[in-house]
Amino acid sequence: MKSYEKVFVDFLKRNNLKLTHPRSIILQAVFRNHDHFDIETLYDQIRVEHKNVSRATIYRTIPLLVEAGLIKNPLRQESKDRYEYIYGHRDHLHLVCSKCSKIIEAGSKQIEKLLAEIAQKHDFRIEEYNLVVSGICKKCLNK
Amino acid sequence: MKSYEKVFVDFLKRNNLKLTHPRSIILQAVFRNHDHFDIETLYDQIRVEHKNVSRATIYRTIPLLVEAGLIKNPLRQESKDRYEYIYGHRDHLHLVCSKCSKIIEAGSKQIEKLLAEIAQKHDFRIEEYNLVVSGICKKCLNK
DNA sequence: GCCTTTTATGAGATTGAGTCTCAAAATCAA
DNA sequence: TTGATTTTGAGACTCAATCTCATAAAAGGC
Repeated sequence: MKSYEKVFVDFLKRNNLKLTHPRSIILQAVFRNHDHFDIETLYDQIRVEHKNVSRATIYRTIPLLVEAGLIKNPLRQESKDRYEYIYGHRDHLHLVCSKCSKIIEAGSKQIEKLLAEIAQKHDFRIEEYNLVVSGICKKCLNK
Repeated sequence: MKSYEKVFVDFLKRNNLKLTHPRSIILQAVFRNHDHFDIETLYDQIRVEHKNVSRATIYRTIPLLVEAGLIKNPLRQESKDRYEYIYGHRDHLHLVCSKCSKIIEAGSKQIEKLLAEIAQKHDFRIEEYNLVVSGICKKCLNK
């Protein structure tokens, strides 16, 4: 069993939820998308091999994966929520190109440190952060 | 004429757009919300005094205000886009309480500086940034 | 294995924020 | 005032996301 599977199974057990076939299929599909994905695309991917998994179940399972700490919802593009695989990844920020929609990921310990300081100033306990910077990427700048 | 009105009027002229009654009404309503607002709430506020301004016109005018640099769309809460008045305000980051939905604003020149450095490293030209930090606010921590 | 209770599922209906359509109305330069 | 052009209101429409509910699958006890 892969380690992300263990995380999910443990999460389910802890919450008295059942490990069902659709949930396994969805978990595998999500982890085939190692970068960002939206649910409609995920739905289409799953449908290729598993015509009997419903849209409702996918939408019901995604919040479980978020709660289990395996994925998170970092941003919204083209009227769709976009998720990303975070298990084993450090938090990072996204540079989103407003021309070509490309997403560049960049980590920064310095940012984290700064945020921690700011939060402390406001007696705020950080749970997670989404740093989204919009602009123009190198490629589009050169066009 | 208030300075934000001048900004909008100039913007319209520059783009060969007309200053219409509905656009004025919407501008005034937006600037009565000095903090964050969503469009449905704005719609209700406008409707109290101006029953003939349509939802479509509000949705059509908001992007103009964004383009004019008067407001921006900093985050999404409860499946709704939330906007804020930025004319005359510095960029800042948002601390959003995941319990009570309260939004604390915090400025940070240091963050801006860091982002500029990171962007340069990736040959990325920043147009704008939204720094959203989720967590628990002071009040909710003490409950 | 086989019940039995509980939880999860699929299919399709529903919601609701946001967009689009188009005939009618308002704007503004001449 | 006129008339080309843009904008508007009302409601239809879109589509991601949620809900409903009868049926099905899971897991623990026998």
